[in-house]
Amino acid sequence: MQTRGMELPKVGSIGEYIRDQRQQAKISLRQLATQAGVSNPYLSQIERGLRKPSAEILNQIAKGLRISSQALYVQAGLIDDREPDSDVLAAIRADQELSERQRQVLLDIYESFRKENQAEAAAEAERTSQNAQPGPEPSGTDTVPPEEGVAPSRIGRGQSEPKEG
Amino acid sequence: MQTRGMELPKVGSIGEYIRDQRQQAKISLRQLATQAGVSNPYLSQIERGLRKPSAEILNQIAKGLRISSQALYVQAGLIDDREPDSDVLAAIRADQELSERQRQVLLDIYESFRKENQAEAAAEAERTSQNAQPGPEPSGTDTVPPEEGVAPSRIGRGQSEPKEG
DNA sequence: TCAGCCTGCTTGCAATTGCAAACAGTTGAG
DNA sequence: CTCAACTGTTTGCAATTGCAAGCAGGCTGA
Repeated sequence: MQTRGMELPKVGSIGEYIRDQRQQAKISLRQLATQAGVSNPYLSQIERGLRKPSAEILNQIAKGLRISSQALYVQAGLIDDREPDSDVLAAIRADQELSERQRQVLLDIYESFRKENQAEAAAEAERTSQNAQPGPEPSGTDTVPPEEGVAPSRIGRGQSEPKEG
Repeated sequence: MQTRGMELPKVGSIGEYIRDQRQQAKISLRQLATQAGVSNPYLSQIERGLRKPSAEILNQIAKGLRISSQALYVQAGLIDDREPDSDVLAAIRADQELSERQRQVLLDIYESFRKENQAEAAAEAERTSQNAQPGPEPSGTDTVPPEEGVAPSRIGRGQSEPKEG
């Protein structure tokens, strides 16, 4: 997403956000309204929070502002500002051979794996700092066994779901 | 629309898509409406293309279906389904954040999903070839009423065709 | 000074959205 | 057979959305 490095205001103030962007672009409300193809009174109302525009109007406004519609959707709370950190996420979402439910199952499992790995990485970091003396063998043996216990149960759950799909 | 050469389902048939997802999940319209927190008549109208739901309603429906809201937004044409073309298998294998075991788990699940989908596609193809005559779907959905001949006339009279906007 | 143009806002209204109440058809148990 | 419980649809209506016409104030150049 293009808003990645940007400091986001509180979601919900889509009107303020639009006004900010417009003022940054140094165009009048009427100019934006014309460029966006919406009525200027309506745009005024939107900026002041009196009306709540549909996604399509947001899309038009985004075009007028020359920013991504997704940035406005995020501000309006229609989508989460979540982007794929990895190719796996992107690939799963893009795979046309999966149904939506299957896709979601895979995503959930993948995320839980990553959380698990991050927890382990944190635990390992702490253990490493505690064990200032050289002795990698104890930490190595502790890392392997807990993982085996966790993963099989995930398998079992993952495979019972797809039967519905 | 920038589809990057990707073969997308026809955008705009959000109602069909929702009905498909609902039927895949094997829940009734009323059950989904309850789970989604929308009225069942409205959901019925949405599925039949009589109404055009807002993004918020789509979000609610997605929750009821347990799929991502983004999938519905894509179908409704609110966002572009712009994802990389990378392969799921390759991505999983290349992901350094996964342990070997986790990697294998995901691969196994992914493969079983694909097998399942292929089996379904084959079964559907066979079923389609057996039912050469047009008529109510014999796919086990006995709940589909045969009074479709009545409803379309109502549509024509009640309101003009919803504009694509 | 003042007309013309700009700015953003007010107001009334048609169309649309989403709902509740009711309707109509189907199914399975008694 | 009846009937309760389920299914999806019809209908009328309140609230909301988006617009067009107009208002009010500010600025500029003749």
